[in-house]
Amino acid sequence: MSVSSDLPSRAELLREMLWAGRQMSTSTIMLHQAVADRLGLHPTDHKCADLLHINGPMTAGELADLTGLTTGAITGVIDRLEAADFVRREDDPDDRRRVIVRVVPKSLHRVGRLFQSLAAAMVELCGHYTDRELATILDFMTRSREVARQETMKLRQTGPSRKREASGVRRRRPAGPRRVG
Amino acid sequence: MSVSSDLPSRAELLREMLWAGRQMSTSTIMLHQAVADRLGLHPTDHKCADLLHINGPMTAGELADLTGLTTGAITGVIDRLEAADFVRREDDPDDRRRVIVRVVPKSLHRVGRLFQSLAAAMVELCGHYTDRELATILDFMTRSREVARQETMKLRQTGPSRKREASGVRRRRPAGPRRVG
DNA sequence: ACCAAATATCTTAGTCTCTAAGATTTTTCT
DNA sequence: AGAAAAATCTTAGAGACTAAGATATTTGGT
Repeated sequence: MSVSSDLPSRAELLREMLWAGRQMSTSTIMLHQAVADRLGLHPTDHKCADLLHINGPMTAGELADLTGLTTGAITGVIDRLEAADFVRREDDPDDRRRVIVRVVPKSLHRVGRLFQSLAAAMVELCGHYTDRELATILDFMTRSREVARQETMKLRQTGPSRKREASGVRRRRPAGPRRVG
Repeated sequence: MSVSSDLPSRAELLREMLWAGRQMSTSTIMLHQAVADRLGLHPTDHKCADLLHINGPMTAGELADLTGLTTGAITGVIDRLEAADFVRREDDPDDRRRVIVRVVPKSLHRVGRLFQSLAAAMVELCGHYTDRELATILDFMTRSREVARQETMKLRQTGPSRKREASGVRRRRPAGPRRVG
């Protein structure tokens, strides 16, 4: 590739990439919030539902770790999501203290409808690219996601205001499930 | 390109794109929250600061429209951001009712430091691609952002729980600035 | 020029979420 | 078996957000 004037230099390209990434991330945040509003969910609840959708069923504690919320907050989140019939609590057969949270399959349709227009627009957008180009973009997205995840963990590790100790160390003493047995 | 077995079909590619987009958007949300925590900001405040950084200075009302928050909430957001020295309120010389919110340039360094590691990781990631590929990816990101913005507006228009009337129609009567004159 | 309506922001009361800490049940370890 | 650890729930208090009202300024009609 050229090294001089009319085409953007590599450095210029990298700068643009960073800026575009920042812009896109902000737009993503806004979209996420708009979806949450439409679903009648608090952004936090929507975020949790999303995590459950992407990562599959998990315990309340795992959800707390993933989100950085306290277990108390998570109890509330699950209560609200369950009331709205987005998720269900299930008993863990291996550990009666645990609660497994699972997305209600039917609720995916409700969410999916909202994303139909978005999905259509994205498919239309993809139409502008060749298979090869899409493969490259896909690769980039996958790797970017991994970068984002690692940076998130880094920020949490050293951060001053993390809400829950680094998994395994508790400040004092947590406490009890709701089931009677 | 192949049409049969070993390489992913176009349809498969599109499905993967949608899924990757969803995954990335969720990771983005998590990252954004982690950054906000590190800055000691509420996610909403961080979002607003981000919008101001990306779109430049704007009035409190414009910020309310962009975020979908009420003007009352925005007052609080600006108060907190101003107290943390991230933004400053300025008088609009053309309309004494208005308040222009501007990012404090110095605060960008504070935020920038947090993003250094991320930026480095992204630059490293970009190293895997040719200029041509990066240009394609950049193009895709730019267009995706536009799609996201339009979908966000669509969702807001028809949504049941929008918090502020569609700019120009108010339920009753808002009210007064803090300046004395 | 004047007055009413519209506009921009701020303020307040009440609702709801989140954290911190404690409570309760179950599991693990010695 | 008994003590410590772990998972979730509960509660009290802090704080963000909405709805509605308050106040200052601008706009538009007459």
